[in-house]
Amino acid sequence: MNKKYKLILVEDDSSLGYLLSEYLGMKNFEVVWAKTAEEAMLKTKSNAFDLAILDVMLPDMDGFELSQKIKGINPELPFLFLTARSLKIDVLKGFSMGAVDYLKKPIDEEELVVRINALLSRLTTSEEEEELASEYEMGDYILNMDNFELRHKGELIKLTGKEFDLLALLAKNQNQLCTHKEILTTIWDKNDYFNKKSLNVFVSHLRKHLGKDSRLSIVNVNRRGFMLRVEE
Amino acid sequence: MNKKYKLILVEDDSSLGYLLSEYLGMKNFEVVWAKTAEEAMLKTKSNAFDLAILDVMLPDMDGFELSQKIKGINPELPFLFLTARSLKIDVLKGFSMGAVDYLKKPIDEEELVVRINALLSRLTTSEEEEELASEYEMGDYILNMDNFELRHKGELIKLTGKEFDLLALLAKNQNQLCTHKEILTTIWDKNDYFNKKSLNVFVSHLRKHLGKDSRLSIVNVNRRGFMLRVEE
DNA sequence: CAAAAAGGTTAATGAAAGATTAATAGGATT
DNA sequence: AATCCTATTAATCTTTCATTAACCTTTTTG
Repeated sequence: MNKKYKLILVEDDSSLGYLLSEYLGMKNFEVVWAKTAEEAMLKTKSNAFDLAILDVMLPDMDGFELSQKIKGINPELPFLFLTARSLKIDVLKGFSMGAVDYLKKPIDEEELVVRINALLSRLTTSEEEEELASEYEMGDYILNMDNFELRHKGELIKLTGKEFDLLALLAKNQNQLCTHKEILTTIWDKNDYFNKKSLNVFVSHLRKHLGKDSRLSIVNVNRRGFMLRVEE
Repeated sequence: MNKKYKLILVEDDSSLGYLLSEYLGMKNFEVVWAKTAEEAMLKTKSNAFDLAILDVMLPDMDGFELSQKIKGINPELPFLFLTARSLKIDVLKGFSMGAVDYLKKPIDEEELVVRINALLSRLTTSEEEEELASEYEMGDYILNMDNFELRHKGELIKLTGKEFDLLALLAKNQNQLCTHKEILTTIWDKNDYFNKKSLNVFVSHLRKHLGKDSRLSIVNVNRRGFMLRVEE
């Protein structure tokens, strides 16, 4: 489920304003429609918008000027221009004022939506820095993906590159079968007889390394693959 | 003083490619021009780009497909499309693949530059937020980022520029692996065989400099990278 | 139950990667 | 122009580790 973004649309033309706000509403945006710059500023003061969409031609104020007023009210609020004036000088001016985009009318609604989504997803994902599991715990062992270390009760156990890769794959799928094919294609890139032989060697090495905790075992499922079993 | 951004331009048309790369070069960008998708992928592997500019029509591969390949090589690298095909379906497809923009030919160079600047200023300010400590303490050593000094129990140890850069990177990530790629692209800007050889020399120098505290060590993780380990 | 196939373990090997020291070259400074 | 400083390249030596091989044990199959 995605976050619902809140937009302010500043557009004096009634039919275009209505059309766009309806369309954006349908596309899961929360849209506030302002018909004048005055109105836009008031609403910006009292709402937490994620993006402002500004028409350049407004009855009471130039859109560029409005963008600066809005910046004064909420400097974090990104804005883009929507305009019939596609003069090159205007495009340059728009960006120089800090716009995140500049779209020429006639607007294609679908394109507008994908551009808005592209903008907002970039703006917000960089903030939300997702954390991907950097450690796997298996019995008394801890496999650290940041520094490629395996530790047993704090004691470092040296692993080679391939040993690590294999153990990481098994740990990621602990108590679940990893087929030969899956293992060989992800770690060796190639699924053939010789690499399968090599895999056996590495399984053997890992078993030695994991021997300090009897609850752990790498079990073979005949003709299918291997599984890291963690008991209890 | 602004950072010089590094771009890769993928464009098979010689005259347009030449024109754009010259123009962007004039505008203080470092531009690498690839004429084929193949070339683009190779260069992406060995360079730390800030943005990729992709033509949609390439001799050896579809630009959309190329964007996904590039994403596989460097998921952080933002890309935009440049195209003569302004079919609406293509615009939508471009954004759905993760593009940050989609520009229709004929390209106005000035507009391209302001769009690139708008994009990069937004993208990089959010990333580079990492708090920069002004000092890193490692065992008996103190690395001072303000005056570029390394001291051991007060005694100054002279470091060259590159030695300092490398140690700073390792210190920032102490007890965490720094991959070859990460090191080479941040300090050398380019990830190739010769720079990797150079890296070895610097690691060797740093080891000497850090030899006064046995709790510190720069460990190599075979085929992956280096890590500054600080014990207990 | 016997033969064949698959899996397990240990050791040998050779190519690739890493470490170290020295030589070289280019820029800056005096 | 001479000297110093530094990054890169070269040369050489050492270590690492994936693969291969050899041989043994277990499982499957007919």
